[in-house]
Amino acid sequence: MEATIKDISEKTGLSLGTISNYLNGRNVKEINRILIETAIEELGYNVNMSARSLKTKQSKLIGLVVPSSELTFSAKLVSVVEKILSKKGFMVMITVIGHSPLIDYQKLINLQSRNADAMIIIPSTNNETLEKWLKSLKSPIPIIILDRIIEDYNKAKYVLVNNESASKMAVDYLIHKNHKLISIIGGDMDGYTTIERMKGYKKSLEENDMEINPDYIIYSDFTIRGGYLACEKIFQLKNLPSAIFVTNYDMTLGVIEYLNEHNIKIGEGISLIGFDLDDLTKIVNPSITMIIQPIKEMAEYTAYRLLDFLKREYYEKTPIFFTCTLKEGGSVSELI
Amino acid sequence: MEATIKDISEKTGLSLGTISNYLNGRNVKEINRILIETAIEELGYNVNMSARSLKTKQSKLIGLVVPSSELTFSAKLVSVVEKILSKKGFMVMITVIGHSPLIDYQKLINLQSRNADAMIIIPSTNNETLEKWLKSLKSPIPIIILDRIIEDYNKAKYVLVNNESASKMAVDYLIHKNHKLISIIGGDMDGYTTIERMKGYKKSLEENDMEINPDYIIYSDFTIRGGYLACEKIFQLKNLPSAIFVTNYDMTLGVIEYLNEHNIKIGEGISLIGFDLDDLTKIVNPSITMIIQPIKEMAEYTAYRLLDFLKREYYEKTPIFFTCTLKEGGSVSELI
DNA sequence: TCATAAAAATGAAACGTTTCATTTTTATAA
DNA sequence: TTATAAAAATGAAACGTTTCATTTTTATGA
Repeated sequence: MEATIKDISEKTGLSLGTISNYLNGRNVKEINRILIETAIEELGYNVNMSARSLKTKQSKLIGLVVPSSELTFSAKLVSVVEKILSKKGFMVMITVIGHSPLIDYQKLINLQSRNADAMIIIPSTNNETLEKWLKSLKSPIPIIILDRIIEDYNKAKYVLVNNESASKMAVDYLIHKNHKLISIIGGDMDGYTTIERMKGYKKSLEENDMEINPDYIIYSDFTIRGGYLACEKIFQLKNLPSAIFVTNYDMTLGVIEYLNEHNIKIGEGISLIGFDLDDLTKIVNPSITMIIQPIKEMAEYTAYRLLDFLKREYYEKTPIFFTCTLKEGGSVSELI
Repeated sequence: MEATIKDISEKTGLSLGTISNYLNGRNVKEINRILIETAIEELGYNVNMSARSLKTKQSKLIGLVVPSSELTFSAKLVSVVEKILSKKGFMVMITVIGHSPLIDYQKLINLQSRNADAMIIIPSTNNETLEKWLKSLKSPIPIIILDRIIEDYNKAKYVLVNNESASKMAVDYLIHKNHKLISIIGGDMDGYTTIERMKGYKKSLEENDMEINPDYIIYSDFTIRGGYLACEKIFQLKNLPSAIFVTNYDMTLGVIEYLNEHNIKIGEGISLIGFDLDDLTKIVNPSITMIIQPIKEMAEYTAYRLLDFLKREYYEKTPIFFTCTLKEGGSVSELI
């Protein structure tokens, strides 16, 4: 049905090798070039990628593994990465993991069996399946892991943010505004990002000679619902905090939802700092003070580095850290 | 490097055909089954998808074409669709179009050259490249087009929402609350969804014997910035409307941003109805009254129908319409 | 014009599967 | 036990490319 190189060969009277040469940008006599091009046009020929991949072992496919939990974060990243990679002829294959170990494993194997040329992975929460798979990988394709370090796995390039100091910055800011009782909401207790962000929280309190009260440290999960429930818990404390620091985007939404629902005025009744994206800082009134991850920059860096790696220019694995910034809104009041 | 079927054949002493039979779920003697399975385990064998695709002309790949403009809408859809399809062993290949005709075309061809088994397309804005490509497609793979009808193209299944009546519902609601001067913000003037939603607006006004004043009909584009600018335009009118109906999610965000920035109280200074997702209805205070598209249901329907089509059970192309609902928030005040 | 070097074209083999017509093995029943 | 039917296994060919050693054509300069 579909035209093949053979059809072109017949139509032009040239050999398969010559057509292939043309297709791969090698030199071909001017007259033959024209011959081939018109044949391609007339036959509506497209390269069969399966055949090409089979032979070259390259797929021009980049696997993009994202966790079900961090979809908002991932979506932003995906769109930037896709734009850059597709310009260079690569396709992006998304796969969402974190629902079931078995299916996760199948998906990863699937990516592998399609000869993905490289991988971008956002592991987010601990995922044993992913880690086992990574470690079992023999073919040394470039892998960039975002947002989190996987212990005793050093065959990938890590792209990270300064979670600890970003978190510390947020708490320092609150303390600077005279908040004495600050609650923090984290994701799952063993998750890399949560651990790091908690460290920053504690460090700030310690440096300011403030007590660390575990009652004010809430663990939940990185979802809107998770934020909502965590906030609910906070409001059951006898001694309410004057400020809440939420360490993820979706959870921040959940907290705002709770506060609105209970008519608690943000920036008056309670101060708030959120995390991740600035999408909503201006949407909510007052705008929410946020720790912003430079997602776009991270995504661009990731995509371009991957392209370098694929050109075999180099493949260095020093982790790189991006810096979060604090974007002031009106959600933190200054106490006296 | 990677183990092949041949290695398994050698290790087990069975023929290629038998291994292939096993791999494809056909019957194999118990003793051989065990032989094969241990060999696969020991060699760490995975099917080479390129080879399989080349032979079978099936890729287990679903192309997902989304417009750069509607990323929020698409992200939701993608995650639902991916979840369902991946459970059945399909992988999803995302491609974002709408940046440049040339690159769009390359991307579509790319999808095709990888033998995508089916396609899900969200065309959104008019995209000549996409339409030309669609019409040139000869191999009759199942295609589901979402959110918009492409004129004189009937080889696809369309999944839509009742844009016109949803829009009418919103305006009816405003009129019911005694709003006399209602502004509407649409996307690009020739876009299917915009046209349909404008129809609903006009129909409502007509039915209620109200004047249709073009000054109150603003066209912009489906982005946050677009919404912001449209809103700015509205506030330059001599006679301000008492309500604004924004016909897309991102634009709704932009409008809220503008209103917050200018300290215009939503639900007091101006009433507002948004469109698409209910993500933010509860985040903003007062919550925004919204026309909600049943995206999850649409996505599920799309994925399951596609699976049916792929099983060749049937491929019927009657368009299906989903119904939007109006979710009341506090952003519309009742006038007296 | 001819010898030589460089450029272009050739074509068979290979990539790792599946397919299918054929052969071999196993199960069934007389 | 044997004839027969059913089940399982076989192996060569094919899918559409690329590769590469070899041959042919073209360009260069004396």
